[in-house]
Amino acid sequence: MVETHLHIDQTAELAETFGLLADPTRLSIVIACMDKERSAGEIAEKLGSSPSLTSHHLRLLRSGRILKSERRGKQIFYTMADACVRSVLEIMIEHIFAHGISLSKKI
Amino acid sequence: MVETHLHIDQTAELAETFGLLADPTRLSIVIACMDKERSAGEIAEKLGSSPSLTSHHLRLLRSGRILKSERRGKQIFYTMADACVRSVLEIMIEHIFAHGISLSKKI
DNA sequence: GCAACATTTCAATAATTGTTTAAATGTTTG
DNA sequence: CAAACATTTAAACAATTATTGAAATGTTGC
Repeated sequence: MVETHLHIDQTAELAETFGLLADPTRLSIVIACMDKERSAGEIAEKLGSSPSLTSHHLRLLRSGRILKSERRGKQIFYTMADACVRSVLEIMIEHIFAHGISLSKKI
Repeated sequence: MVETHLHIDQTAELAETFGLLADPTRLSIVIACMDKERSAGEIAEKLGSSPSLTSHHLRLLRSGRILKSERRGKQIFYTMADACVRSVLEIMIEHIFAHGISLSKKI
C-alpha cells in the first residue's frame, strides 16, 4: 500500500498534469509521441490540426514536462519527457483495448 | 511495447477521464476515497468545501466511473470504482513523493 | 406524519481554457 | 543577404467548466 496524502499544492500540480492530458487534441499529440519522436509539423499533419494550434499545445506540454523538444535543422522534434506519464498512458490505453469500453455513463 | 493508436472517440473519452482528475477539488475527493470509503459529508468536511460543491463533483466522478456509491442509512458512501485509475494515481503520487517535485516550469 | 439530518439538484455567475487568424521568429540554402 | 520553410507568438473570440446559494429530495427516529 502507498501513502496517498498530498499537500494542497502537490494536489494542484498533479491536477494540472492531468489537465494537460484532458484535451483530445493534446492527448493525441502526446500519444503520437509515445512510439517515436515527431516534428511539430509531422504532428500537426497527423492530427489534421493547424501548425499554430499544435504549437500552442506543444508549448503547454513542454512547460508541463510531459514532452521535451530538440531542434535539428529547421525542425523541432518532440518526445516524451516523463517515464511516469508514459506508464500512466500505457495503463489507460491497455485498459481501453482490454475492455472495449465506455468509461462514462449517462447521468 | 504496447499498441498506442486510439480511435478519435476513444481518445476523447480518455481525455474526459483525465479531465475528471484535472480539477484540484475533484482530485482531492478521489484521493480521499483511495484508502477507505467515505461519506459525502465526510469528504466535504475533510476538503473544507461545501456539501453542494462536493456533491456536484461526486456526481461527475460517479458518472465517469471513477467512483461508485452506496447508500447506508442517511449517508452515501463513495469508493474507487476502477482499479486502473487507482494504479494511475498510485504511480503519479509515488512519483511525487520520490522526486519532490515541480512538474511545471516557467514558460 | 413531522422534525432533523444527509445529500442532491437547479439556475446564475465567475473563471478558465481552446481555437482562430495574422504576424513574427529562427534556420537553411542558393 | 534574400527566399523558402518550420515553428512560434500574440491577441481576440468562442466555448467550456467551476463555484455559489437556495430550494428540493430522500432517510431516520420520535
